[in-house]
Amino acid sequence: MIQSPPGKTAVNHDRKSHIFDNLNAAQLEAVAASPGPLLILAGAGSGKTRVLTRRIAWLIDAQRVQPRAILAVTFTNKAAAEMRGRVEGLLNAPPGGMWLGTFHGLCHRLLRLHYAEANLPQAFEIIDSDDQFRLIRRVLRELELDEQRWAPREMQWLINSHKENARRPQDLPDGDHIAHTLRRVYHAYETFCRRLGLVDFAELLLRTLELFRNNQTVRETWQQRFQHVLVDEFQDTNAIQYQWLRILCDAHKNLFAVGDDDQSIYGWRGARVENILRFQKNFPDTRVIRLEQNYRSTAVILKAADAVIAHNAGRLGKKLWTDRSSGAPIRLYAAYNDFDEARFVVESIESWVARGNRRDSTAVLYRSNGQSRAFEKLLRAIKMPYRVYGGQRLFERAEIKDALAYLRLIANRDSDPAFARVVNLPARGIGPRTFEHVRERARQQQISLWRAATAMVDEYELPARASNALQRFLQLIDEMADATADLELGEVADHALTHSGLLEHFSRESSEIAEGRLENLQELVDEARNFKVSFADGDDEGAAPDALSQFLANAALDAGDTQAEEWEDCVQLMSLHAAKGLEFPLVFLTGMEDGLFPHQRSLDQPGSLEEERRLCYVGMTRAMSALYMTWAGERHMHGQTHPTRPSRFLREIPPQYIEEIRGTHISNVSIGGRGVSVRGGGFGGGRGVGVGGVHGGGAHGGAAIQRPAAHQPADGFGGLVPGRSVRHKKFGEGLVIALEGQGEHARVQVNFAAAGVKWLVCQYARLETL
DNA sequence: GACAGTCCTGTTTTT
DNA sequence: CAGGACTGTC
Repeated sequence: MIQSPPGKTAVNHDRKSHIFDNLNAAQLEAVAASPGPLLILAGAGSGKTRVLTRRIAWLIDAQRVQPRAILAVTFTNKAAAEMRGRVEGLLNAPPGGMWLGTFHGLCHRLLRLHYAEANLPQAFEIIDSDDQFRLIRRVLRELELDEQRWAPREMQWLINSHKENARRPQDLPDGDHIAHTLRRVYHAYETFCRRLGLVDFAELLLRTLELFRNNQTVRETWQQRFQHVLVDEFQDTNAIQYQWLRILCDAHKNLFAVGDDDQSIYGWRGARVENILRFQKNFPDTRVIRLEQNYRSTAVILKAADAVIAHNAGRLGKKLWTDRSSGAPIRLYAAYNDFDEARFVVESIESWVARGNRRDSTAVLYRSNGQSRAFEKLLRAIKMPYRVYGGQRLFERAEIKDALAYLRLIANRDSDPAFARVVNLPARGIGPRTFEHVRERARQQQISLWRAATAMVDEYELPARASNALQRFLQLIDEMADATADLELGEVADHALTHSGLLEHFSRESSEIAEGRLENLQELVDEARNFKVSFADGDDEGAAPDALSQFLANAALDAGDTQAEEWEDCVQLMSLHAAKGLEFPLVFLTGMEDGLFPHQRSLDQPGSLEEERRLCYVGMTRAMSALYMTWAGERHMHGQTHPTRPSRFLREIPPQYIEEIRGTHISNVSIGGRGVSVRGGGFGGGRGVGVGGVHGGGAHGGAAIQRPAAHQPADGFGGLVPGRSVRHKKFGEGLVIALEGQGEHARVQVNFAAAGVKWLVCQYARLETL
């Protein structure tokens, strides 16, 4: 890295021009706006991250603001890392002292510094949603509530939403039985957390907010320190996060908020788009700057997306525009079923790649993660490398959490969740009975499981065998702590893995799954080895936690990105939520069906349809040059095949932007056997919409969506359809991929489990349908 | 304590 | 259908 040389004036001049390079008028205005409340309404693809990072660089370099006076907040660790990298690039040096992170990460840091003022034990521990779920389940059991009636998941969700709105149990109405019970559960859960020194995600935020509210000294310290506060994805802030920002900026009002009301897609977890409107009320004289030039998509894509989002009421309103050319129309494919949809998508990707494009320039997007399976299956079949985003992350995997539990006990013996998790893993003769005794004692004396167990062993309260087993466990942890006291983090993890017996436990079974687990555990050791302590002594007032504690907190707060060979050129598969902030030359928006997208549950809840529409908008605006949208006439879900209807969002796209793609292989398919009920029935009762075309039977002309004909004379296929399982005398079992020709020329493409993909002439193939 | 069988439930997801 | 949670048996 280049150190900043003396003679700053000249350098600053250079850098300044660097900071202003390639900015349009609105971006420039935002970057160099005078201090005060600023609301940047940044449409999709309008260079929002660029503005944010340049603003920080401008403050530091041109305005001579001390980095330590800057606080920048993002929503994900990934976004934080990216922003840090880009700011460093602009400044040619890391901005020492600047705080940049997620709301949760920053609150965690504040609570570590002010644990006493926040009424927390010094060794307080962050629990993730899985730990929280287990804890709530335990609370329900202790309260002797029926888990059928009071579903732990539901309770967890309710408690979290109350916390997200800054409501403590005592703030809840104590009305009917249901309200009363929830209050009791919430209260008991809080008691548990307090006693055990546990802090869940929502608590990190709420506790910090309360700390600011109740403690003038702490509040003023940070208000004075952070003279400039910047927030990314402002539309995704919840009630607490907004209050928190308001307090921090109360004196100077230097809040730089960047957001897009049209891209608010996290309302279901407490985000409040209204914060954008509230902002202008709460901060009088807010300067609003709109970034409306889109640098990402073709004009057609942009106009189509704009037409969809225009159906939402109560928008702030933006006019996104581009100087790019129209580009290709949006391609719409009405698939016969979900298998055919996947076939179409995969074949389209194949030919895109065959034309010399990179695989990672294309993304397949879907509403829910389960939809990825059909695509994965086909991609695997043709050996096209792909990568699925989302799903379980490293630190959420069971075996990783087991290993982490040992580390947590080393760091803090009083961690009940960790104790409960591994006291008998691997099995060491401490069964449910013994464990219940320990738990009972802990409950009675209001002490941790560790202390209860120690006391019981000391007082010979248990049968000899159980007592010995328990003592061995306690000893094991103590020994591990002793042995690792002076080791590097990676070696601590390694030691814990070996000496806990976990490694042996998982190597005993020899399946693919077990192998994967061992790999994951190895990866945990690597993570520990590479872990960089993020805040150290002297950084701020107060002592920094040791490396192990920081690593554990990090494991909870940053679940670890889906690890995969990122260097490989892969087709990208992800949910629409996961796609936010990304862009791809070629995008497939799949499963465009009412009931799936928009999701059924959003159709039942008022208001949530608009969020689905924003999700659609987010999806469409990911595409740079080509956008395909697909839907399937029938879809396999929960073990059944359902007829479906095209998504209402498709009808909201003006037909002139759409080009319908007719099935190339399947236009002559006869649908034998059970037949396909294309019309009527299905989700939510058939009202209004003819399935023949999303635009009401093609009234607009041009863009009618034809379904594959439902009734055809004998054509030589004998009832074969894509997706059907067949058996061949020689090749064995396989799946029909495609059909072409007719009569005696009818040919069928089959993917055989053993023999691979083959074209066969139906007349001779003698396929047996299964 | 391991394993097989049953029941049940199926959004989105970060922290 | 399929995966997870849970129950019951040896």
